[in-house]
Amino acid sequence: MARASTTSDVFNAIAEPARRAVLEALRGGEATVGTIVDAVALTQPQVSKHLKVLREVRLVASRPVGKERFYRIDADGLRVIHDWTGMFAAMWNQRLDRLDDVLSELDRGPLPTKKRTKGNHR
Amino acid sequence: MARASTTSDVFNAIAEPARRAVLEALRGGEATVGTIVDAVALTQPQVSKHLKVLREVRLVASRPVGKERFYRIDADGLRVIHDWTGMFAAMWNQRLDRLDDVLSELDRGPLPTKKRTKGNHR
DNA sequence: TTGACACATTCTGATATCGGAATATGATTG
DNA sequence: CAATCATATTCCGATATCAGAATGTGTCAA
Repeated sequence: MARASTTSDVFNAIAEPARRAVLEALRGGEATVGTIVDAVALTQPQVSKHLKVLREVRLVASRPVGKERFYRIDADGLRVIHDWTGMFAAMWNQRLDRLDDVLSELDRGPLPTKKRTKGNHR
Repeated sequence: MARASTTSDVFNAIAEPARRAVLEALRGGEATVGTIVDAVALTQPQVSKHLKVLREVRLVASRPVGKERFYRIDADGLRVIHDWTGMFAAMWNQRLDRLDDVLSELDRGPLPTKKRTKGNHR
């Protein structure tokens, strides 16, 4: 077997830089394929293909208007990833907490120590 | 060209379900390769190979102890992804703000209705 | 209807990736 | 040193994936 199919897997869909670029191009709101092509530096077929993948994993949706096609982000899929990585948020806070401790001790000398709320730097 | 190398790309590293499983197995703290093998249902060579990828993108670090090797998460890379997906948080909040309001009210029981920040209706 | 435009799909070849099996490395113990 | 345990690496075949070029589809306008 090779790598799991990109279709139906949001994590794989996001793994491609070009697709992230497309999503970023859509941050401002709806956009036409042509507009996206201009925004990211890719050929039209490439963009269409990447849009197809993004469509299949439900990261974007489209709306036809005449001969154009407006794409927009459907952010729920991104939320899944955000939540998954969020599981580890405690671990990157850990480091900052230790740094906080060091800083606290340095502080403790001359100045009245400011109270630090522990964790959740977000 | 085929897909961008999994090495040196955190997004690609995370795209593989097995590697996510390994990371999840490390959530509790340091773990030995053998322990990870037991936790996720994979062969030892598979786990070692996935750990190698994770090491190369700096998502894990290892510490040798005798003939064993303790792996731990280096969460900074995950933070990159968390932040990137966070760029789109506004787009899923749009939908959820209303739900948040409802839940808040339920928490608080039958109480004076909270004033709403002007609704983001779609 | 014909042509032009916007976009989608299909083909191709090159390459990366995966799982599995076998094997190699490196440390510990007898 | 030899055997063993824990882990890493290598080789293999199958397959997914990418970019690029060519072509297909559908809509509008003259």
